[in-house]
Amino acid sequence: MPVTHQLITAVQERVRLEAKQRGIRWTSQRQVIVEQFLLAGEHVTADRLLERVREVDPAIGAATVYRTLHLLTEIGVAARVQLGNGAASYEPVIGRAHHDHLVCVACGTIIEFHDAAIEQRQEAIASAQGFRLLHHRLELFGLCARCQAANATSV
Amino acid sequence: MPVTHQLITAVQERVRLEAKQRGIRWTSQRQVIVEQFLLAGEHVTADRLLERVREVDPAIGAATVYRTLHLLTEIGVAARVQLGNGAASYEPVIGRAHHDHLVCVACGTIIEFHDAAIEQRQEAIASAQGFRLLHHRLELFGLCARCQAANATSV
DNA sequence: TTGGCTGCAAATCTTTTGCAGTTCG
DNA sequence: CGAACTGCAAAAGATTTGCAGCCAA
Repeated sequence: MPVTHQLITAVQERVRLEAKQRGIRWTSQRQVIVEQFLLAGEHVTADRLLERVREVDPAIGAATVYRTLHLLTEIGVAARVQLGNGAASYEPVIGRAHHDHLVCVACGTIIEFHDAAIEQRQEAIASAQGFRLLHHRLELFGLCARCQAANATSV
Repeated sequence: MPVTHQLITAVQERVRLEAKQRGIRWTSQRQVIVEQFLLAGEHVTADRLLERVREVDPAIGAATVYRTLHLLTEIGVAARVQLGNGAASYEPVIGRAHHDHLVCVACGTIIEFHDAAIEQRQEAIASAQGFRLLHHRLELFGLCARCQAANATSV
């Protein structure tokens, strides 16, 4: 599911408007960061995004990338996900349905999925406890078919 | 579900045996750390555990707590969970069924739950992708009843 | 003009690691 | 005795923050 140029333009416009409403400024750095963030694919770390951003404008600093990612997260355009124990990843929320992750612990492959039945149970569990559910995080860890095979051979 | 003294003794014995099998030594520091870990309740950060441990033996260092937590995790007595964005928490796995977390984003209350239907769907999703499921992480974030009420009043 | 933004560097925070001395087995 | 362990302090990795200058509105 590649992100189209048209979609990027639309999202940038949305972010810009949202920003204006909040008295937040639109700078050339943010333009670049948002663009590269949307182009980067499913999951980017702040570090990886900084690399991409610097290919366009080498003067942009890490702090600005972090600050912009926070901004995008607040606005609801990005979501922070903690896969593994290292740096957090960010993913675009725009134009994409909510999904969870199935991660291969051996090769790192990430498959996204969505399951209505699970979502439904989650709502049920939350309301049974009197909670209003805001969001959730579900990650499944295992071995993909390829790594199972590789492991069976080598061990 | 408070942890009984008897259970603690049993777990420590198990850890000690497991350690012996691997040529890992049993030291007075580990004795204290495991004991305090089991007494600490559902979720402890390394930092909080260090505090508790130092009430018993002030000479114990942070590195030793981290190293022991890794050890317990490897042996399968502890599990590391990342709730929120700060320090990771550890929880005892012994004598306790697997569970997931329902977290109030306002007051931090954590409710544990287990749902067979969700677990079943997870297995189904994994095998549909050819994965062998090893473990998972599910966290629901929302507002508890109390905080919903408080919020409604104040806003 | 001016308050928000930027880059840089320093500061935080959490966790890991190198090392010299200590201790379990 | 020797390998594994310990505390300390320094290192490392990720993210945040203070500050002086910059710039969008």
